Amino acid sequence: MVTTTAKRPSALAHATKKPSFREQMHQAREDAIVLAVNKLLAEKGFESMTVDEVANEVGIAKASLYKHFPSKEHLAAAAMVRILQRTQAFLRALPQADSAASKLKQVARWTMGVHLDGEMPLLPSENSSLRATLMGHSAYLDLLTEVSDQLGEWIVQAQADGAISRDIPAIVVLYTLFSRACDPVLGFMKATGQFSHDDIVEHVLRTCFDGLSAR
Amino acid sequence: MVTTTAKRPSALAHATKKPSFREQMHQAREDAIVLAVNKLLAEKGFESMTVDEVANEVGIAKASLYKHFPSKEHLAAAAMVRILQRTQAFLRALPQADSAASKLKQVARWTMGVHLDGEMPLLPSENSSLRATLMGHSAYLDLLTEVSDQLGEWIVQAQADGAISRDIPAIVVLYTLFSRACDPVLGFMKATGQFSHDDIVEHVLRTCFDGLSAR
DNA sequence: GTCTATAGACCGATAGAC
DNA sequence: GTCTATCGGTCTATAGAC
Repeated sequence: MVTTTAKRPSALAHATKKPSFREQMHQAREDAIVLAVNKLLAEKGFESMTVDEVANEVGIAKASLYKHFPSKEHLAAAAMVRILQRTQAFLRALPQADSAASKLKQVARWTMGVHLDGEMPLLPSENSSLRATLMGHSAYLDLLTEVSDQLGEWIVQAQADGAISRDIPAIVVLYTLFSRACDPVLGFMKATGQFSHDDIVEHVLRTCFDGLSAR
Repeated sequence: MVTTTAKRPSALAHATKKPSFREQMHQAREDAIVLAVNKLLAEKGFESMTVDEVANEVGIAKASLYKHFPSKEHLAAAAMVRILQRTQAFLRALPQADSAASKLKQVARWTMGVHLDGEMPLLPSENSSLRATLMGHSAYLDLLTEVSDQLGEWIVQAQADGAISRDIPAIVVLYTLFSRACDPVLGFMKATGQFSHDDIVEHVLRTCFDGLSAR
């Protein structure tokens, strides 16, 4: 039944020739997998997540996972790629006219929201087996570089504008923004039940940009 | 053999009767175990740490570990208690005369240093099996409460002094300080090799208290 | 000689992989 | 659905302290 290829020629003759029914299914399942991995990665981290859980969550057999991804590490890497793609899409959608500092704040606000929605895969601990895979995963590295470059550009601009402190090396600002996306403070505040998501985001955002000290 | 009680009456009639040669050994080994657990917890996290590794690191048999602690979770809990004890000792050693805000900064500086020295056990991810054990471990909970209360006191004082922003709920300041002790920024900066430990600590401390924005 | 603590083999469960 | 490795946890023979 793989022979039913040119079923619907499709008016749009894109470079991606035929979405091919089969490939569409394949792609849809792969998306479901990555989505499930992302969710589990966000709520329990890489080490605690089991491949069985992923299969269960998606509702497919464990063996099927290995038709899509060769290892647990690659599953996680796909989720990391996904969040970077979402981030990149967000960066590109930001109004060109906004100041660099404003863009940085919007990014921070967005990543915190993603975290609070349980969709932010947490960083693997320093020497996890995941790190090695990630470091050899070019799609991941390329995206990370692109996102970092874009943010770095805005950071330098914001420092030139006098909005971000010039005393802090740009790389430190960048790392700080990345780290805030995974800040455990968000989880702590959520756990108290005293704060709305918006409250949490605004408090952490303020703390991040203006500090704890009174001004 | 319990009858050989008054062997060495010992001039000092402490509540802790006899340090007992054997007990001293026991205690020394237990310290070595907790130290090893602390180190492994700091570098790989709870899930990645194996009990065999701990035994190896200490240089004793795995079964011996279970003479001291009933489970892997309790091993980790002991390490958490240890870091809280060290923290408490640090808090108590701070000059009474220092301002509340100054004390808070010193605490933050100290915890970051501990982290950079690879001695800060990282927080277990949200729903680790460790969490359950910790929540039933009164020594841990009591210490955590005492440390939090002391810090909370200083935070309120610092806000009254106008040194810490009154716009931030004290609990948020507390959580922020705890989170900075585990901030991945520290590891990122260390990994670049561009910064000395002191540079890292001062940059992150500044970012934490004064924020990213220019003043 | 008695008793404790140790070392190292061992077990059952489970995870990743196919 | 199966295979294998590994992990947390246990068991037992033994070495050493008293």
